[in-house]
Amino acid sequence: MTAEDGGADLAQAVGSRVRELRRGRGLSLSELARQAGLGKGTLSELESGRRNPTLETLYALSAPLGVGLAGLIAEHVDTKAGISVDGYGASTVLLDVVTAAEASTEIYRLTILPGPRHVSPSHGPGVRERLVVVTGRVRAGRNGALGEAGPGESLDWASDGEHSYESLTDGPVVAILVITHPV
Amino acid sequence: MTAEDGGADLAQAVGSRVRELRRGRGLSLSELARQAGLGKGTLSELESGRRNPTLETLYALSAPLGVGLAGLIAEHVDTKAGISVDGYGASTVLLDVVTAAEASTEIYRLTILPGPRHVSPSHGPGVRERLVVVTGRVRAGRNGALGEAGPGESLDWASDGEHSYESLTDGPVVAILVITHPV
DNA sequence: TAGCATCGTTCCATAAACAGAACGCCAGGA
DNA sequence: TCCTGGCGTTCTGTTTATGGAACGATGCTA
Repeated sequence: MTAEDGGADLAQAVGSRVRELRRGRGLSLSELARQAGLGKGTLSELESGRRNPTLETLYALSAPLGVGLAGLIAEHVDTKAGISVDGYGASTVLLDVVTAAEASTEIYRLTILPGPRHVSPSHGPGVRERLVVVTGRVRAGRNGALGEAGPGESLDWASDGEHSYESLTDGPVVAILVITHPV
Repeated sequence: MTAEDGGADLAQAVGSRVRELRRGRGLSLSELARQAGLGKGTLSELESGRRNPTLETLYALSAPLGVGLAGLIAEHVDTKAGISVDGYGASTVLLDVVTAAEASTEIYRLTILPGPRHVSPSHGPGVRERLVVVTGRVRAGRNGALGEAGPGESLDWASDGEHSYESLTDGPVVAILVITHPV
């Protein structure tokens, strides 16, 4: 079944991530198992992707590895979990929606691969976007009034006109996109 | 709150988070179980905190709920960020974590109720925060260099010193907080 | 060389997470 | 009133994640 395929991939990915973090900390498998209060066998099979760990097991590992629980799984959130808008070279994952009296706001994680710029049509009157760059460098905004931003910086524009996004770096750009629609 | 986080508490927190997301989407328990390919009993006990779900189970839920896996781990309350330490009047929900070579970034939804300002201690060298306001008006930043922002606007500051957040409106302020930690 | 510690893997018995069925509850319709 | 259908919880048998005990491999010391 598809769920099991995805699960197997996921277990593999999380296992690799744990192994990578452990080695990065210079810990042996036995030592990490001891610190986390897990059996060595459990950790061995988890790291090699042959286990489907429980929440409790992951939590036990997060403390000695010095990362948050989300840090153990944060890499795999993208492919199926969210709504991919574009597909080739860019993807968006819906993180949150905030609804208030006067406006509704959607929060996305936007990933842009190097390549041609991505053009988005008008979103209607009153809609605004703000982009906070997490990694990489991006050129984005309304066509004719593009701006650039690097990690930690942000851009904003009214999106009632055609606008675009473009990676300026070799690697992927990750950014947080906040879109506000008036009600 | 929930700083000590026994495993049981964690299951409780994740269960509540799932239930909250499900209700927010207007889904019945049976319907979500069907979409996720899980048994109703599994989901019922998971939501009430009586299960210690596996990674695969959490993953199966993340897609129909439209959030990433990290979005289900709302546990981040808040040992290291310290934002909601006072508990009354402010809360943070972890939306996403992005890990890159040079930095790790966490995305939160921050809600601040009207009242006294919320003070957060230093987060260590190199840590930066950026706040994008969604609703309401906020005064925030490093103490001594506070800024103000309304819907769609943003503020940023280095958080290697005491900083604070304060609602300037009658209603709650909702904002997106992006915290970058160098590695 | 032998002796010993530590490494990561594999095997086993137990506890528990799972799917699905059975259950009681509450609504709306005939 | 009795159905019928959906809801969420509880129960039951099966599957599987777990801790711990083997195991062989490797490295270090005498």
